[in-house]
Amino acid sequence: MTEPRWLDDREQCAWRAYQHMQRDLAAALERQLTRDSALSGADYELLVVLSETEGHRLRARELRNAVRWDRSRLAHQVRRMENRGLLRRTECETDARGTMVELTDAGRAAIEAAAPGHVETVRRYFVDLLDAEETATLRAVAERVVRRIHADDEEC
Amino acid sequence: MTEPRWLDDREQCAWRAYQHMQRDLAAALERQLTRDSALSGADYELLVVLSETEGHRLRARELRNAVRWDRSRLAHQVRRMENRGLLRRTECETDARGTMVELTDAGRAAIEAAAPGHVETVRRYFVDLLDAEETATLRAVAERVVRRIHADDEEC
DNA sequence: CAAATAATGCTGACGTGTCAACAACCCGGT
DNA sequence: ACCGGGTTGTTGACACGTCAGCATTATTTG
Repeated sequence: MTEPRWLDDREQCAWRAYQHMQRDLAAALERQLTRDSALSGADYELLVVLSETEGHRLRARELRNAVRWDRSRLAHQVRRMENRGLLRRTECETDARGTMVELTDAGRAAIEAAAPGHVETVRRYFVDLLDAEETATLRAVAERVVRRIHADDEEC
Repeated sequence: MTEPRWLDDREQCAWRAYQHMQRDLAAALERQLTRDSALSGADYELLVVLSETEGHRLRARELRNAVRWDRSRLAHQVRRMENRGLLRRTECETDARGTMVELTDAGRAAIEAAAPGHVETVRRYFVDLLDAEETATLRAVAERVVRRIHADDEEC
């Protein structure tokens, strides 16, 4: 049990700044979405994937792989969105266990109405605030962090 | 209603990488905390502030300012943590509306036990993965984003 | 001083995410 | 053909965060 390596001022500042950004940015995006489109970030994620898919339908498993969600989270979310008319569930022909998730016209309309405002907000609060070098740095850092976490995940 | 300025490949990659990092990093930290210390990130936040405070007690309003939470979020969280014996509520002598929140011995023990492992995880998945220049860039970017969001908040 | 206004903290209702358990189904080996 | 293990999706219980509304108390204003 050795003495922990605490963060020095420089590290602590960066870490706190990141935490602050992540929190406020997520809140700002969520607020804009619900205010202008009556959609949550989770709604938006699913709608984007489905709207970019040929035929606007995907098997639940594929949808899960695309957004990397938990089984039950997807089930709950899909049920709620189905109740609101944004999408529809159908049986899967090739596998009786499966469920197909399909975009409704209302869902398509919702995502098309929401997308421009959302992208504009992403630009305003993030993308347009970084120059090319900062963007590259941030991307490199983010990919490094993700790889590290995934590497640890698999070894256990 | 003009055509929206969609993200180009470079921008989209950086944005998605950031989203991916923020998600996996938050999940990894939360997992480590609950696994090794039976604390949530929210628990940890409150405990850190209280443990760094002279006397280990703070008025609820001050605690709220420190962590920048909603009124009711703090009330719920404090109630739950009080039930678990991590902290204790007392009346405020100088203002009959106020509530003092005070760290218990169990709460102090919990944060002291949790801190080393948490810091180690922050290093492993974030701080130690960045060199000095990247750290500085990230901090500058984060502060810029936060300022932008706050500026928009106040003008409305 | 009295009334209006603001601030503080609490609660209940609701939507969301996680966890464990479950039923239905596919596929492999024997 | 059948049994056993893996997969798929669903559900219920629970913890958490947000919102609107409330009671209580300070503070301002006339």
